[in-house]
Amino acid sequence: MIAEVIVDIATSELDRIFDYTINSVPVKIGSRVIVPFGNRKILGFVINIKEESTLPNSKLKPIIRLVEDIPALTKECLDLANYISTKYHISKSLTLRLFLTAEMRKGKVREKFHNFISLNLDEIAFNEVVYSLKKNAEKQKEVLNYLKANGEALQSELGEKFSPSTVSTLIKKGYATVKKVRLNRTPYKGVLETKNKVELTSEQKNAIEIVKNSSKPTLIHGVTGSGKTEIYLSLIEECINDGKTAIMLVPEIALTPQMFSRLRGRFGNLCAILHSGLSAGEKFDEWWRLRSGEAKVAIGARSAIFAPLENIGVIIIDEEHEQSYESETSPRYVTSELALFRAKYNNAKLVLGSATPKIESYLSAVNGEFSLATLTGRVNKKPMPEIIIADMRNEIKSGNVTAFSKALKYELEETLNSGNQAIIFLNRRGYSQKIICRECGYVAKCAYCDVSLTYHRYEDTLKCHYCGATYKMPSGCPDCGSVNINYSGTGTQKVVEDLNKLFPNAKILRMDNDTTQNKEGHYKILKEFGDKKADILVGTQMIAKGHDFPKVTLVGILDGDMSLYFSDYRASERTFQLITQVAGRSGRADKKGKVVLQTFSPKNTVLNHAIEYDYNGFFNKECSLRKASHFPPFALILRLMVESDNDEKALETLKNVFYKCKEIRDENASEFIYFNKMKSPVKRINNKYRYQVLARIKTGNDEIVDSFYRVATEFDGAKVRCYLEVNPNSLS
DNA sequence: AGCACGCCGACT
DNA sequence: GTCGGCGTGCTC
Repeated sequence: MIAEVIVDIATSELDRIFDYTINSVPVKIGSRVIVPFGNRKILGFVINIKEESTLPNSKLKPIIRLVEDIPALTKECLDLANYISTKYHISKSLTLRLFLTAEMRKGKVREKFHNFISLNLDEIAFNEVVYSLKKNAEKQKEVLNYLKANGEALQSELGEKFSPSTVSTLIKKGYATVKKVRLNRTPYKGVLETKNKVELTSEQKNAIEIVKNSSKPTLIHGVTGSGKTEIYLSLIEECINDGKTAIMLVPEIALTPQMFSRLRGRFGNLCAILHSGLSAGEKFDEWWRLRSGEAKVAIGARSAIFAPLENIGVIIIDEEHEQSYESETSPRYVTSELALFRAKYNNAKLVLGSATPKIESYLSAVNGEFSLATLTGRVNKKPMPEIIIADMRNEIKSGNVTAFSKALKYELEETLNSGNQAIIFLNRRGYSQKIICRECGYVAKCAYCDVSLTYHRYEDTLKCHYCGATYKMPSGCPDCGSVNINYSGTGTQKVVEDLNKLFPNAKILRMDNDTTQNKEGHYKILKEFGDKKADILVGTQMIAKGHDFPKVTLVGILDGDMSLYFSDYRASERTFQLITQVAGRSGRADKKGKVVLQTFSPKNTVLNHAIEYDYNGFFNKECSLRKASHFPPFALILRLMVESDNDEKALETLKNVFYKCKEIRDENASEFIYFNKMKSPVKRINNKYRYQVLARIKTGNDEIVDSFYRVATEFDGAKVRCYLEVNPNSLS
């Protein structure tokens, strides 16, 4: 028999099938195997087994051994890998890697075992042995008596009580036996299991019925606090009762413990958590618990879509509008597309949930490609918080140049006086966004990227938010020596500083990328704030998501229109989502919430739709705009990137790439809305010069997309990187 | 990706 | 004379 093997090396030249003879190794489809390759031994995946090879037998080598007895990959995994590989033009080995934990690939993690020791002697033999033991073997007798009294004991405990060598002597003599028991390393042992099975509202019940009766994916559009999670839990519960499994995706690692505690409260050890924050051992064990069928619910960030589950009943994507569901580095994939594949494969339900669905998703619902369930009421029957607009133009006119409007200051005072908490949102970390010399106009820039540096006061450094490089803050302008430096663009650090001056008695916490570097950073800050150890939480994006703080009655949005002016067709959508999300943090429990939205454009329609919580109004407006201007979902953006640390080589490749793309364009001229080559908006990141071919084409032209992918693959090399992005989230 | 084979420069 | 530079080619 012959096994078709994909070798675990990610190069395009090796992205093909290699045949091996099987001999006596019990290989199955999906098995991981060690194979001879050239003069080394490497990992491979068996993707098929056949009778004969087209190659002469003399060319074939035998498989050396299996990595594990149970095939790590199921048939579905192989099919999905194949789908990803053809759809996104990614090498087979890279797609197969997605299904395993990184540590499994290196072969470093193993199962962890506990050794249980028990007596291997019956009553008579026991007495004989004890009698025959020499006088000086007192310890051995003690251990034997202990085992007789206690049945069995952990080897490690026994070794501590007596001595490890005594125990091993007894094992060697055959008086005691070792039983290996698989130990599961369980992550988040400390996370509380919240048990809360509540009576569902009629809207929730209705949503569940829609999901169950639909053969299409279902979009659940429910305002914040409408109880979407409870719907997810009910759907998962029904799956488990039917003997099926479930995948639950959440946008960010920071959210996983919260959702996980609710799942575990409901389903106990039947759920397993998958995410990069776990230790290698924990990841390995959780993975195998899913693979072996011991666990039936997988929860995690986007990569949990690769969970090794069989017989899936439901796949849930919570906060489906989140960007984090699209991977921004290779291998690039769209999670919902993979979810749809798995849902079809398993005949499972696919559920997308959001308070502010993606335009694409809602359009699918309107078109009838998705079913739609709408939740308009909040579970606690409370109205949505009132949003007050603060016109920052008037503030400046009246001489207020601080980052806080009069209205926000007033509301903050009220909140603090009544013993409640406030959240201040600003989507910009650091102290000031830019430092400019007032004398000569010098702007501090990163040595490796074409961007200006952000000043961080606490560390007194300049940081590059693209590559992470840090620089010492110069004492004067490096160009002219002037100490007259202008700090422009307020960041979270400066906000905290200003708030400290305004409210000296308030305890203020900051949460952004800088304060959450270590693994539990998010959790710690959120817990501290949740336990009311602080009065104000200042933060970026990450405070906007899913956290429930009952004592928060005020949310301040400092720069409500900042993201509106990004040259990105999704700017309006992002702004609407962000405002709705941040506003939802206010007044969750029995308290009425308020939101102060500061802006320089109070008449902007996006902001006004957000204030009215009018998703449909926003959707209709945005849809007609995108249709008229030919942007997704009514068009497709193709961005072919060319990157190299060598500027000339990058430019040369760009020319060749452009020439090839132009051929495609000329053959399909009527399908193109836009086509050009240019420098990328950020010309250099991490010392890589960046160029791009940018195209916008009509939808439904998969062949053109494929041709662009082929051009990218053709020119992609070690010195000059070349890759395609379809509808990229960021155009920097 | 790795590793071998292979063909030209500066060294004990 | 040899050690070693990294260019090209192959891996079932």
